[in-house]
Amino acid sequence: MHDIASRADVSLGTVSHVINGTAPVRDVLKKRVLQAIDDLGYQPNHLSRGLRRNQTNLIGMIIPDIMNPFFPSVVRGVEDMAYKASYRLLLCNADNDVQKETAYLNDLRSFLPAGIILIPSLDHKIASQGAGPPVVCMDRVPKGWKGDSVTVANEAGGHAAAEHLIEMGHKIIGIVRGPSNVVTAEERVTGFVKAMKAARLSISPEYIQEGQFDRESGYTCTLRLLNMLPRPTAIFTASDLMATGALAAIKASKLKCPDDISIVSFDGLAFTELTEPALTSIFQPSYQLGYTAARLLLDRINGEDFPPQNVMLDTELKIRDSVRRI
Amino acid sequence: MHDIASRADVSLGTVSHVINGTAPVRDVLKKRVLQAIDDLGYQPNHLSRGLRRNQTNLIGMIIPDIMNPFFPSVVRGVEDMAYKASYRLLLCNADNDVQKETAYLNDLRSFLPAGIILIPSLDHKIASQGAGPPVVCMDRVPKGWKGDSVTVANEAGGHAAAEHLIEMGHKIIGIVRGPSNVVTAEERVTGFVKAMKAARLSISPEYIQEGQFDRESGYTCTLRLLNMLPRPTAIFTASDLMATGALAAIKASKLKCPDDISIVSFDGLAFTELTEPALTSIFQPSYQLGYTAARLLLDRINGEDFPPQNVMLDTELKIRDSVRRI
DNA sequence: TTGTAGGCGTTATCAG
DNA sequence: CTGATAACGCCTACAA
Repeated sequence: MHDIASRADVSLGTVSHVINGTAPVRDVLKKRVLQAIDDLGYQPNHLSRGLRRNQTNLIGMIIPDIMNPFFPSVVRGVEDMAYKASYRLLLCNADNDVQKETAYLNDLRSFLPAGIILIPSLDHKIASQGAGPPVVCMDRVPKGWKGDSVTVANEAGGHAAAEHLIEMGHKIIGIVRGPSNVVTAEERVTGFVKAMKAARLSISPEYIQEGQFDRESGYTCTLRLLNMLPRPTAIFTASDLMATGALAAIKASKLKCPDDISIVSFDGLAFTELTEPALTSIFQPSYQLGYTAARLLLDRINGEDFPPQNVMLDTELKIRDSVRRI
Repeated sequence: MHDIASRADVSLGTVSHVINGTAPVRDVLKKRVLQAIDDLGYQPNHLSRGLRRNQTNLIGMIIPDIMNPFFPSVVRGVEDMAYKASYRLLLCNADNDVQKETAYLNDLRSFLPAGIILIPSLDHKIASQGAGPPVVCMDRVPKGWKGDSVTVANEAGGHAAAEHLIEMGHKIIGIVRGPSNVVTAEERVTGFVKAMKAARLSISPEYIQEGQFDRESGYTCTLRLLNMLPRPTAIFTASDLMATGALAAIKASKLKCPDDISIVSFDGLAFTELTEPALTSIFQPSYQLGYTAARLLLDRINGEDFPPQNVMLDTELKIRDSVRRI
């Protein structure tokens, strides 16, 4: 900036004013400054700017693990929205480890980010945010959370899954659910069971097996369900990963999907089109999730003073080939 | 720091010395300072530190698109290595858009990152890095690049793919290759063709169809190959995405894989286990790719003064169910 | 071994 | 409208 000032023969302050539009500057001077900036290929230093302003154009994002196929599109959603508003993304993988997450959270703050987007680990009790940049919680929102958040209508999704199976004539249905300490897992089951109740169908507890959202547990849980008598004609798996385990289990049991047993899954990840059969699944708008969270955060950053808000995004039933009419 | 200094009843400089180990400090004082730091929950400000040191603990990373299933594990590899050395990741999606990429590159620099990891867009001619932080190029390295880089042994991979098919008795083979302006695509074909030559097998040009690495083109290219006379008994697809297109095309043609036609793919992404049949594929060590690039970069950051280095990582043939012995 | 002071590149304040 | 000047928080000579 100093060089620019001398080159344009103005003071440092004027250069700053031109750059930030923080005070009107005579046209001649402005032109000279802009020219000098261009000549010198000047780019403002984010660090000193942040230091002075007490805020950078960084958005910190903490997620469990980018290798989990659910998160890339969430991240991309955030980045796209952030990029539009000239913010950059500082990405952290916390591995569902509360310690790592808190460490990251603290560390992030000393970059003076404009805001933070957090997908909390399963058992994180977040201290309600005190000072510091605004935080938006996403996907799974801890019980005590008082700030902004964006979530998916998990219960409605579970409900829709059940309705679909019921409509297709299924009555004896098994569930491979997610871990009971995870809100989203809980909600999906709740919705599902509600829909069954509404249709006067019952489901006894042993027909609800608890897995870990991963392929492995999907496999074993499904195996257990297949041994029940009467054998369910359909299974609701609470994640796509578990659904792939279910498919494997069905195959291993010399059964066929959907001929012998139908599956409705949850997530709607890209690869569900590629399995055999392609999976009917409750699609979560993952990109939108990130995009929306970022928008909310930006509003907050820009000082909008609405009360803490929870945006809930709808799921969508994607019908493919894993459910058969009975 | 000021607060800490007064609380521990020492000077600002001493606090700094304790924090950075930049000068020996009497044990009593050190203890007092550490105590004060703990009491106040002090965290050094990355911005001011970076400003002063002219370098932050950020590593900038520019990739084409995190939603492309190849990249998440690369990113994770980088983050893991970086995290160990207390560096943080600034992630940018450049969408194979040279403009966006250059913009990001410039913008990144004014965060004073310790280094930059770049997966260049297809047709990027990078200016050889002048001043600024060290840059490591990854995966696809532009022709003129003089700095460090990490790549995959694409040619050897293509070679291995061919050898496998040949060993399984295939003689008439089709190729669905990637775009000819992409180095990696070129190399894979080269390796494949070399292996065929070595086995005294020939492949005429129309048996090599050029796609875009995506599913769509995999489908259409495969369709064309299936109409050739004689019909190939096997196809080498240069990406997993194209392989899924190939599978669809085979199905649409009322043929069966691997019974009527075998497939060897390239990438070895996770979902290739889930297709029907599971894909035999040349696995690229994507996580290692990121991990290695980060290590190389860290060495460079730490001032190691070796000449520009290219690390080439080996691929691995993962045999699954899409190739049949003839 | 400890303390002091200057400066990193910006922005904000305030006086001309 | 323009230009000094004082911070922002930290590091590092250098002096004590």
